Formats: sequence, C-alpha cells, structure tokens
Amino acid sequence: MADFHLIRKLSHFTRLSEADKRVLSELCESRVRVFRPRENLILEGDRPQYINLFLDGWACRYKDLENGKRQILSLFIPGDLCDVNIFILKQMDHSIAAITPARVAEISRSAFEAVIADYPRVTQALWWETLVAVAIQREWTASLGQRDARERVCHLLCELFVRLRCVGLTAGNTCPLPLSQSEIGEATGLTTVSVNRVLQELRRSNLISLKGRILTVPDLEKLKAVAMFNANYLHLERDGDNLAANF
Amino acid sequence: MADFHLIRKLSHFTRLSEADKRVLSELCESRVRVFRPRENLILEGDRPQYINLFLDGWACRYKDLENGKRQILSLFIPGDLCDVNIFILKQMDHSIAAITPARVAEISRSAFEAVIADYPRVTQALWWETLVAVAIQREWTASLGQRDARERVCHLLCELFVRLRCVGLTAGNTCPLPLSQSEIGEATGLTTVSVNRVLQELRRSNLISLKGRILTVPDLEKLKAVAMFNANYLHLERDGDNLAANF
DNA sequence: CGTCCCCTTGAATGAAGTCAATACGCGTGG
DNA sequence: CCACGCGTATTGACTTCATTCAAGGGGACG
Repeated sequence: MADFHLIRKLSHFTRLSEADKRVLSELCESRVRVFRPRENLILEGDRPQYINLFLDGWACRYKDLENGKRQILSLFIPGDLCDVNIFILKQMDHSIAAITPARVAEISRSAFEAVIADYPRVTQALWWETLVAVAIQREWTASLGQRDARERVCHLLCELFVRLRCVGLTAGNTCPLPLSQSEIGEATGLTTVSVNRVLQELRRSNLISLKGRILTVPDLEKLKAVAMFNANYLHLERDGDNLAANF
Repeated sequence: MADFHLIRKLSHFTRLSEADKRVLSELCESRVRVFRPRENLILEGDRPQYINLFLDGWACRYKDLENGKRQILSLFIPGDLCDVNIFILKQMDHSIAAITPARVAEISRSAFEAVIADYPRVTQALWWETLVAVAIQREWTASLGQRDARERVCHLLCELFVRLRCVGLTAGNTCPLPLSQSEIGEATGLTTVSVNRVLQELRRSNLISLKGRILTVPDLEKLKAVAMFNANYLHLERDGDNLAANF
C-alpha cells in the first residue's frame, strides 16, 4: 500500500474502511517528487500549490531570521502532511526542506477537494491530523519557553519516538534519528555545543544511546519523566471511534 | 453588528457578502458566556464541546508543566476563534483562561456545520483564520527559539498591535495591553524581572510607552526593526480576493 | 590524500534567572 | 478618612545555564 504510513497514522484516530484506505492510497499516486538532503521543497514567499505528503524520509519547516539565525519550526516524518488547505494563502511564511532523501507526493487542490467531498470519515481524519499538528506546534512553544536544555532535547526525542512508533518506524526501543546535532539545536533553540553536551550526559546516564543516526531508548518511561513528556497532545486515543467504518 | 470584530478580521482575507456577514453575526448569538479575569473557560483534560468565539476581552491558552512553570501558548483578542473543529478531539491538551473580563460566544457543532454547508466563502475565511492562527504559533516558536529577551518582547508587542489594528481596536499609535508583566513573561518565556528590565529599556529608548495598560508605539517601524518583525505570517493581503462576494 | 561535515572538548563570557527587599496603586473595611 | 492588604512593578546583588570562541579529531567521499 503506497501511503502506508499515513493510513497507519490516521488509524490511530478512527477505523478506516477499505474504500477510505483506497482513496488515501490514490492520493499519493499524484505526482511524486524526490528531494535530496537540504533541498528545499518550497521557500518563504513562494506561492503554495500543493499539499505535500511525505511518503519517505524526513523534512522540516524552518524560518531564517534577519540576524542569520535559523529556527526549525517542525519536523516531518513519513505519513505527515504539510498543510491541508494551504493553497488558500498567497505565499508561504516559512520554508520547507528535506533533511534526508525524501519522497513526497504533491496533492493537488482538486484531488484533495474530491476526497473531502466524498469521504467524510477521511475528511474527519485529516482534520484530526491538522489539529494534532497544531498541538505539536504548541508543545514546541511550551518546550522552548519553559524547559531547560536537557529537558528540551529529551522531549524532542520522546515526541519523535512516539510519532515514529505510530507509523510503524520503530523497532523495539530503537528508531532512526537522522538529525545532526546542529539540526537538533535548530529545533530546540540550542547551539550545537549545548546539544552535544546534553547528549553526552544523556548517554552517560544511560537515558539514550545514539550512534550512526540510530536512537535507542532503553527506558522510555524514564526519558519521559526527565522530559516531562505527556503524550496527550498527540491525541492517539482513537478519538474518532464513534465514526465506525463500514467494511 | 454583534461579532463586528470577527467580520472585520475576516474581511482582511476576502470580501464578504451581506449574507455572509449576517450568518457570522448569527453565529455569536449562540450562547454567550461571561468570564472574569483568571477564570478558566476550559481545562486540560476536559472534553471540548464548543468553538469559543471571543466577542470582548482578552484570554489565553496555557499549559502548566510538572515543574510548576506555566507557558502562555497564545493570546486571544476580540474576533478570535478558538479551534474550528475542536470537538473532534476527546480532550483538551491545554487550558484556556480569561485575562480580562471576557464575553465569549459558544458555537455548537451543529451551528458551525450548518454554516460550513451553506456558506463556502465563510468556510474559506474560517480556514484562513485557522491557517493564520497556526502561523502565529509557528512565529512564537521562532521567537522563543531565536530571539533574545528584548527582541521577543518587541515582537510580541508588534504582533499584538497589528492584530488589534485588524479588528479596529487601536487608536492612532495606541492600543490596549491588558497584560501584567508576569503574563508577558509567561508568553515570552522570560521571568517577570527580565520583562521589567526590558520594558524599562524600551521606554528609555522611546520605543514604547506603556502605562495603565495602554501601549503607545511612537514609531512602529522602529519597533518592528528591533523585533525583526515581518507581518507576512499574518496573511493580511486579501489572499482570498479571487472569491469575490456577490452583494 | 585532502576536504568537508560533524562531533567533541576546554576556557572564558554573558544573558537571563534567582533571591530578596522595597515601592506603588487601588480597593476594602474599620 | 485612614489603615491594611494584595497584586503588580521596580531595583540591586549574586548565580547559573547556555553561548561563544577556539582548537582538535574522526569518518566519508571524491
């Protein structure tokens, strides 16, 4: 199934029918583009034309400030959608770039609207996706505002681990983490040096092990405790189970 | 017109017909509730039932962390909507509280869905509202991650001034700012003491004057420059003018 | 073999936080 | 009318967490 990850993710919200899954699969048979690491999908100021759906690989939203600093605003993993309805806006207020090699389906406005019109459960599920994405953005706000360096890094790692698990990309207590320390820094508002020191310390205290872009979390609960991580904002409790699928 | 502020705000996106305006007015004749300062509209963990529409007064989303710290995640001013479609979720991942005395219309799911079904231009405008709210959240992320204390406070003041102007709540270079220094701190991730020192300095350099909860900005462009404020994320350029209203 | 990232480490610096005391303004009740 | 109390604002001295600066090491790749 082509967009396996998206379907798997949305299934955390509601039970999808076979027809629902089929239409989601078809969505990503739109135009598929491939990006190399650091390649931009779209730049601040550009006119958005498509909803990007990440089939494979990681990417990020980011913003360059006048003072030369860069903030990563959010991370995309397989199964993530960029911005439903983004084509309403005349221009992007931020940029999006691939982090790893990435395969991205570009969903056109018309393809999207066709789905919305005919598949109410999918529509609901996409709404849920949107609401969760905003909740993640809020949690990052809270993190940057109130957590210290160590807590921020731990929180990011917890979030990514859980999100990856939702789309079937973890293996036991292990997951990919294709971010450089400087990218972790850009996401957490820390410098590379600070990230490095935090990671050292997390390794020393056996909270994580991280080599070759593979993260291992021996005790997720312990990491969550350090991070003050509460997964409620990811809304994985089958909120939409009342909309039962008709198989 | 009852929800004057919302209509005025949405008019920055598209030209609304009289019928559009009428249906928006009716929306807030739903149940109107009044809250006192610090009173909670809804708490983390509660089940969301309504879309809150702020008719009058200020409020905020916030999150309490385990370590006792509190982060204000976003601010609501008159004309702001809480979360379109929030009732999809089983429980709130954050709380919402009034800052000043506030009048809030509670829009029911059915009232909302009725509007969506019949008023495509209003639907589009509400989508725009949602996208702008997320863009603001992203900008706060960037602020907390990359701006220093002075820049963060200036940026918040710029944003609020521009948002208030959009709903007709500024007068010349003056606007209400009913936030205590500690609330500014909770929004910007700073301590009260730091906020106080920044404000002192901004006053001394004539960038602002702020007394009795009234903010005066003698030279907005200068303040924007200090804050590295770029209003593009508020998307006020009539992005939806292609959907002309039929009067 | 050299180059380019990325990671690591130490020492010095600095921005913001902490602690603590004081001042101000305003409404309440004696 | 004044005293009191409470929330808010202000100020100074000290501390600390993270940044900055600078240098060195390792691995991948042309």
